[in-house]
Amino acid sequence: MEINSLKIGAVAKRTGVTVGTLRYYETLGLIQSQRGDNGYRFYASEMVHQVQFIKQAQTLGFSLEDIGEILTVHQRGDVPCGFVQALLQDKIQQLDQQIRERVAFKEKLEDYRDRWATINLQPKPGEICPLIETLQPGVS
Amino acid sequence: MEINSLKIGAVAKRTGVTVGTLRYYETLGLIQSQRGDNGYRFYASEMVHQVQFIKQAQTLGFSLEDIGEILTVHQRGDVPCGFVQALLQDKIQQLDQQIRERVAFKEKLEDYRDRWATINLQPKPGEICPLIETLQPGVS
DNA sequence: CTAAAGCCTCTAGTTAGCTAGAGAGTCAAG
DNA sequence: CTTGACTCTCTAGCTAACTAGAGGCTTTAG
Repeated sequence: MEINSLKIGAVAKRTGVTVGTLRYYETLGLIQSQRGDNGYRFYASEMVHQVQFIKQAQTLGFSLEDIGEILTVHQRGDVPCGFVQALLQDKIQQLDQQIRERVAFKEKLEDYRDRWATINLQPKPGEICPLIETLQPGVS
Repeated sequence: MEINSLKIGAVAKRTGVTVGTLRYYETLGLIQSQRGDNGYRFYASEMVHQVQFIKQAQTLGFSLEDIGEILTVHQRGDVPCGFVQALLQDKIQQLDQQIRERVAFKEKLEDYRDRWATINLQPKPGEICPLIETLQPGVS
């Protein structure tokens, strides 16, 4: 076994991910391995760093697909930092959008909750729960 | 064909959902049907209302599982409004939690974005993108 | 009478990031 | 020399709410 040549379990231990996850990352093209005569995967020690990079990038909300693109840029020999900054800005905007949607939705629900406090809870014949049935259709 | 007896396509047209969705709702127990000699589903006309109820409840963010429980209460002969109010309160709290998490996360990302504006973008040997690699591990 | 439309069941695919298990080969320690 | 740890591939399952398609009946309109 050459120096700088780790089996999958060793990489798993050093990075804190499972061997299953490493194999999964390989199917996505996020990491690469050599194969020995026995079919075992062997990893250059830089792969430990690359897996740590992946985990770190995930904490920023990047998807594995995003991360794959970052690594592709890197493996082309380019510096992916500008791309990373653009991705981050996208994430921030998506988050902002989600926050605004959820705040508006929460206000709507609170409005219903408060209005329902005054509604008669006895369903008319054929009704299931008038709280829901008295909503105007299409209000979303 | 009896009065008040609709085929699945008629229910679909009246409610705006697809026949596939109606069959799916049936597998979940959200709606019920009788079968004719030919195997066709036949629906009482109240089922149109029940499907509209389901759609309306979905606009409040209720899952089909939630809605199934509401309908179960109703079919027991009870008034589900108290249960609906409790569910709504749950949804509001979940939303509030999600909003707070996302706001905090967004602030973290904005903080990174702003700090990155001052970082040298040239990776050292072995680095992929120092923006990500200089994050403290474990900061989430 | 025929063709189109409607209905049936069953299976599988969609998103994202894994996880679990079967069944089998390989390697290291005692 | 055996046993247990490690590795391999392949398949399937997880969440949620559907959607699409195959293959095959039944009904309806003209």
